[in-house]
Order: sequence, then C-alpha cells, then structure tokens
Amino acid sequence: MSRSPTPPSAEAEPRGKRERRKEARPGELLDAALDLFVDKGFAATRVEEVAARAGVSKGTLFLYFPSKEDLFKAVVRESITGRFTEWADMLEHYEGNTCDLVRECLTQWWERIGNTRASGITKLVMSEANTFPEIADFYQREVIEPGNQLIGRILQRGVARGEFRPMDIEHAILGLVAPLIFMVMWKHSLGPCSAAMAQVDPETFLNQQADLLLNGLRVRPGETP
Amino acid sequence: MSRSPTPPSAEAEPRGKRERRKEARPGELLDAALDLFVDKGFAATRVEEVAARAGVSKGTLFLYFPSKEDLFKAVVRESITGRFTEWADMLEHYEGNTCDLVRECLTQWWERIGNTRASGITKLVMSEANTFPEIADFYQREVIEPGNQLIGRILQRGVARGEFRPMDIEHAILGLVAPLIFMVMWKHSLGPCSAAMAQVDPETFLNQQADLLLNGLRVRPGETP
Amino acid sequence: MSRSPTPPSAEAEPRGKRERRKEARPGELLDAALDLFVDKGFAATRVEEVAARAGVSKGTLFLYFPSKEDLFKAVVRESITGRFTEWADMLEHYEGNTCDLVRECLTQWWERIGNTRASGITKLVMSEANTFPEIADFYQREVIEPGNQLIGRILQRGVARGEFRPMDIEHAILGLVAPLIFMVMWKHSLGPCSAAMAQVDPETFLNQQADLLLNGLRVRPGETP
Amino acid sequence: MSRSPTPPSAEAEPRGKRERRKEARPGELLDAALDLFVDKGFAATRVEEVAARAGVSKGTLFLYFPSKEDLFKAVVRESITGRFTEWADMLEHYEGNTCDLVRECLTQWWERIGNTRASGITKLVMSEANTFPEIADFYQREVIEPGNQLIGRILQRGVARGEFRPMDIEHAILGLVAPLIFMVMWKHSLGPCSAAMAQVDPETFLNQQADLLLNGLRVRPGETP
DNA sequence: CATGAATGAGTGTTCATTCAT
DNA sequence: GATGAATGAACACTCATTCAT
Repeated sequence: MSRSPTPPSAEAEPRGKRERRKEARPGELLDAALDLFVDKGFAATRVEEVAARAGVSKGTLFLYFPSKEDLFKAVVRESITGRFTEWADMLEHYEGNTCDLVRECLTQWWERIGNTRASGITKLVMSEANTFPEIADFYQREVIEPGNQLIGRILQRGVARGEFRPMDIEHAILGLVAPLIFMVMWKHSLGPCSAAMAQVDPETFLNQQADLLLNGLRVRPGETP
Repeated sequence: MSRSPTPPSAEAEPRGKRERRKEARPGELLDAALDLFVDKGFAATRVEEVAARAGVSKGTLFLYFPSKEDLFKAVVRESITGRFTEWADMLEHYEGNTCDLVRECLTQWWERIGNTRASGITKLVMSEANTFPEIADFYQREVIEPGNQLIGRILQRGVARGEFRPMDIEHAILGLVAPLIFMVMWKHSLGPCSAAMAQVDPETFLNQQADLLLNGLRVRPGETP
Repeated sequence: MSRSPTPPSAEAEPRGKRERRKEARPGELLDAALDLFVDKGFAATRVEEVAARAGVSKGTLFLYFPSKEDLFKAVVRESITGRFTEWADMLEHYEGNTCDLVRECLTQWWERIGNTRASGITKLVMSEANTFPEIADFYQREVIEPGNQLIGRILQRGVARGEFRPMDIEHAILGLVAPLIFMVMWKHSLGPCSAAMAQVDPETFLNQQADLLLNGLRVRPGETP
Repeated sequence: MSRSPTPPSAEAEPRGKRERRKEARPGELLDAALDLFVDKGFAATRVEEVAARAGVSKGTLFLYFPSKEDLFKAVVRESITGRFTEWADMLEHYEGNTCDLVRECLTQWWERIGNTRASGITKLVMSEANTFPEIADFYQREVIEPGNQLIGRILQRGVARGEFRPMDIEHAILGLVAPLIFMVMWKHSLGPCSAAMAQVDPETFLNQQADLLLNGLRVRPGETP
C-alpha cells in the first residue's frame, strides 16, 4: 500500500526541478493524496498541498488528474477497488468450509484495508458523503455494491452447502460489515482520545464479533437444516 | 439532548418576535447550525445559511459566536446534556434479568438518540473529530466515558448475577455499541445512496444484533457458571 | 449614458473605505464594466479590474452580479435594451411620413448608441459571439430580435400607407442595419488607423446611405403602387 | 489570400511525412491557427489545439513562433498576399461600362474572399484590431488602403466616362464596402444564432445593395452629367 | 443590539511558455 | 530539430470575518 521505495520528498538525487518522470508521478501523487485526504478530509485538502507533498507543482497534478474529484476517485480505485478481483478469485476457488472463508475474509479485509492507510478512505467517505453526493454515489457503485455482492455470495455459499441456516441476506451483510466499519470509524475519530479503550485490540475484537456472528449463522449441531 | 423544546424558527407563538428572541437567539443559531453541520459537514456549511435559517443576519451570528469554529464547538457542547443520570437510575432500580436490561438500553438509545435528530451529533463528532481534537477530547470525556461506564456496570451486573459468562468488559462494550454507531453513521452517509439496502429496517437489524450478542454473553443452559 | 455625476474614482470625499453605498454601486460597476469591456473585449477584461475601476473590491462586484457573464448582460441591458420601449413608443405615435420616420430612427440610433460608448458593445458581441455562445444568444434574443421587429414594423407601415413598394422584409432590414453596424465596427477597429478615411464623417455617410436606401424603397413618382 | 495551395494537414500525398514536413510545418501551423483564431478569437484559442491540428507538439509551435501573439501576427501577415495586382489588371483592361465593372468587382470579392475561408481574416482583424494595434496598422496599410484606391479608381473611371455623377469618393467607397464587410461579420458572428435571418441569402442581399448603390451613383436618364 | 455592505485571502482550474531529454 | 512533462502566474468565484451605521 505505501509506496515506500519512492518516498515523496526524495531529495536524494539533486537533479534539476524539471525532472521528467511520467511513470512515477501518478503514483507519487496518489500517495500524497491518500495521506492528506485521510488526514484532513476531502474538502479541507488543498490540491496544491497534495502536489507539494508529491514534489511537483499544482499544474502538474492537473496533468494527471483532471479534477480534485478525479484524483480522489483514483485514490479509491488504487486503494480499494483494485482488490475486489483478487477477493472474488479467492471466493471462487476456496475449498474449505464457509465459516473459515468468512473468517478469512474478515482477516484479509482488516489486514489489507482496515489496518492500513486505506481505511481512512472509508472514514472520509462516510464523513463527507452528504456534502459530495457524486463521491458518495461513486463509492456506493464501485466499493459498497461489489463488496456487498461478494459477501452475499459467500453467505449463500454457506446456505447452499448446508452450513448456514437460511437468512435474510441484506441484514446479514450489514451484520458482517458493521464491526469492520465501526472499528475503522472509531480508529479514525474518537479511538485515539480514549485512554480506557487504548487496551482494546482490534483483531481480538473482530474475532469475537466473528464468533458471535458465525454462531448465529451456523446450523446448530443436532438442528435439522 | 436534542434541542427539542425550541424548534427551529418556531413562529408558532403569536407574540411579537422581539421579547422571546432576546434570549432565544443563540439557541436558535445552535439549532440551525446543528442541522446544517450534520447535513453538510463543517467545511461545507456556510455561516450565512446558519444565520438565515435562524432568522438573523450574518453579523448577528458573530455577535454570539466569535468564529465558525466556536459555533461548531458550541453546537456540540450544547447538545450534550448528560442524560446519564436518568439512565444510571434505571440501572440501579432495574429488577428484571440483565438480558432484558440490555435490550431495554439498546431500544431506549435507539428511540431517544439514534432515531432522532440527536444522532446527528454522534455523526458530526465522529466525522470531524480529526479536524477538532478538542471536540473529540471533550466528547470522549463527557459522553463516551460515562456511557461506557454505564454499559460496563450493566454487563458486570449480568456476570455478578450469574446470567453472563465472565468476559473482557471493554471488548464487550464495543460489541454492544458497534451496531448502534454503525447504524447511525450509515443512516447519515451512504444509506440514502443505496438502493439495495433501502429495504433494511434499522430496528430489525438492531434486534438481530442484540440476539447475537446476548447469545454470546449468556451462560448456556447446562453450562457451569 | 455616461454616469458623469458620479465619476468612478471620486476621491473627493476621504471617507473610510468601508463606505456603504448600496444604491450607487451597481451603477458605478456597470459604468466601469462598459469601459473595460469595450476597450479590451469580454474575455480579456478581468473582473478585478472592473471592481478596481469602480473603487471596490472584487468581492463586492460579486455581491451585485453573480458572474462575469451576468455583469455583461446587465451592461447590455442598461446600455441598449432599455431604449427599445422608448423607440417602440415613438413608432406607435409617429404622425409623419415613413421616410422621415426611417431617417429619424437612424439618427436616433446613431446619437444614442452608435456615437456613444454603447456602440462598443455591438462591436464586442460581434467579435466574441463565437467564443461565448451564451452571450450571442442573449444578444440575439434581447437586442437583435426586438430591434429587427421594430424596424420590420416601420417598413410595413410604409408599405401599408402606400409609401414604400412591397419588399422582402428580412433583406430590407439587413440593408437598413448594415451601414450602422459597419460604421460601428469600422470605428472600433480599423477606422482609427486610417489617415485617408479620417475625413469621412459618419453622419454624412449614414445620411447618404439613408438616401440610397429610401430611394430604393420609395414608390417612384408616377409608379402605380 | 487564403492558404488554399496548402490545405490543412493534407495527407493526400502518400510520401513519408518527414521530407515534405521539414518546410511545411510553419505553414500548417498558420493554417490551423487561422481556422481557430477565426472561430474562437485570440484569447479562447489554445496554442495546444493549434499544434494538435497541425499535427505537431506544443513545443514545436514555439520553435517557429516565439509567442502566441507572434503566431497571431504571422497568421494575419501570411494571409495577405496582395492579390491586388490581378484586380488592378482587370480594371485597366476592362472594356465594358462601369456599372458592370462595379458589379463584377463585388461578385468577384464575394466569390473569392467573402464566401471563402479567407473572409475569416477580415473578421479576425476587425475583431482583434483593438488588442493588436500593430496588426490593425499593418492591415490598414497593406490591404485597406490599396483596396480602397482600387475602388476609388473604378469610381473615378465611371465619373470620367460620364456614367456616374460626381461624388465624394471616400464616402462612396465606404458605401460600396459596407455591405460586404457587414455580411462577412454577420456570417462569422450572430448570423448562425438567428433563426429569423436564416433565410437571408447573402448573394441576393448583395445584389440588392448593388442595385441601390448603382442607382444612386448612376447619372439618371435625362440628367445632364 | 442588529444589520448587511464590504473585504481579501483563499480555491480549483487553465494555459502560455520553458527546457531536459 | 522535436518532444511533452513541468511550471507558475493568472482568473473567476467563494465565504468567514469586519465594521460603519
């Protein structure tokens, strides 16, 4: 996720400013943009600051991204959308039982999104969705819907294989997603202020939530499916 | 918690505006500001619109609040009235079993906060906590901590009475709170964009979550406490 | 046309900058805008310069005119459109023969538009119509069409009264308008460069053109109408 | 006058682009620039679009023309080829009566200039003369003055041959030129916006104007010259 | 107290021009 | 020579804040 090999303010090589690096620019800009969007939100992030952090001028940013909103969309695509095909693959080829698959998904999401800078995007979108309907729609279309469909298919797999009881899929999806979203919102808002909650370990929490959830979904031993 | 006694620009009373307004102005401004901040976020809310909605001029707003930020802080502070004593009383005198108490609490919170305009404060604080650390600290101190302690005491009551298994209290509190917070954030952000999720009923969802949770907390029949 | 009583840079009274003159502002701004639009064209005129010339800040301009285009439209309305009712009245109540009416119209137009700063607007619109279709449409709608209808009605009056021969109205309108427009374009473009043409007197020229035109329109003596 | 020998981006010749282009580049750029300047005006024409239309990169344009202004000036200069010798010849050897000669001239101008892309130069110069006084001077010197002299000689031929009445030459020249210039400006500006005027046919209009004009110039039958 | 006209420091975005390759 | 990535000075428009009345 972090583009560590090319740090934004790499002053290592004292080449002239007019350095041409078409290949590297978009990535550096996305990197800088992710940091700033997460830190300050969409509205409060100034494109000039994004450019400065990527070591280029404001004009250069608009060479690669036609608008601030497009920059944001690109950040989302790079950080989140890109992972869906990978996850869809995993689902398709998974051999084991569905409980393990659900756990695997939660773990993966936490490792690749929830526990990385990308989680800030989720927080940002929920915070500013009302102000930027276009962004909300985009996120809904490119992230929420595909994500929910993926989860929906997993749950149906469980039902089809006789592992889960029949259920209302929409509610179950939200139940699965709620602890993840909550954790991310918490981490990016009040979490850091809470001394009492400092000892809460996200992964332990999410595992417990998974236990509760799967316990509710699973066909009980001795229950006729 | 919500400023319900003073509805926004309530022209209901046919008395001349002058008398009542003298003292009511700041309240009406806070009321209008709450609505707009919740709806559009801090940056996108224009002070002029707040003033207009409160029925005063832009200049008057700055008479009561030295800056937009101060207005924002006042909105949050003013909305936190500490209704906890009431709830603490309920806990103290509750006679029934703890499962029912937990259910009662969840229901009450949803009815009195989650499903009213007051939920906007929750949304607002979580959305802007990053930008206003003082607000986050303040909210943490005045709302989150007392609230969590209340919940903690309820859970411990369950354990003490042999109804709940021993548990890690902090994690359990979060588990209880997560669906509520999630639902509020969802309602105020992406929920309205989602056609697929439109059919989800918050109360059904929260009941299901309560079932799952209590199922996990409860001492199982035949289990030695 | 010129707002001479209130010169734009009236430093006469050394009142503070924050002077409030809601009544006077729009007029001063329109005045400044007319000068600059005429001088530099629409695109090359900067709103900030208009504001500066009117002695106010950029923000103040946008207090009165929501956009540069609206400012321009207001200038046109003030300079040109406003005169149509007056002219329509004159037509309605004119008693004499139509030849004289046509002459009167040409003279009036020249005195009130062609020979004033307002003529620069005509030049500007023709110069930039392609670049700003919205402006072209607006001008077409608010100036050209009503103007042409006015002329058309005059010509038809002549025909109806047996003074003019039957004619194709559209072509005749253009024939009447052509020398006016040409003169204005000339005056605002190449005219000032021409030593040889310096001696040409617009009014003489327009009178001659009127002679030619009316000679063509008029029922010849001895001709059966 | 028009750059007709070098049609824009004429890929007709199947030779490799390299050889021909070496020398053709500036011409192709001027060609593209003419089209765009005419269509959109100076300010709204982007050099990048000019370069793209000429099939070269933005940098290349600045290799041939040091600035956008220089490009503009070059466009105008390049378009003035002084076709006047041809017309002067025609005048010298014309045998028929001067009325026909005048008609011939008007027709020729319309066919060769007014109704071709070359009319764009006229439009361009008149539109931007204010912004580029040098261009105006240059055009005045190279085009207007020789042109007017030519017309003047024709009119004097008429007078000398007893066909036209004595007249003020300068005014008569303008009278001859006015409908042509008007038509060109109209065509390039508001004409396309006018539904009502769509049915006006330029050639019919110009013929009518020629009738009017010659009617005024001609010695009336029975009039003593 | 209350007003609302006036301000001016931003904002995103554009585009002529430069220059390393 | 030719390229096109990079620049940075504009520019239209916004909005929190001020202050004369």
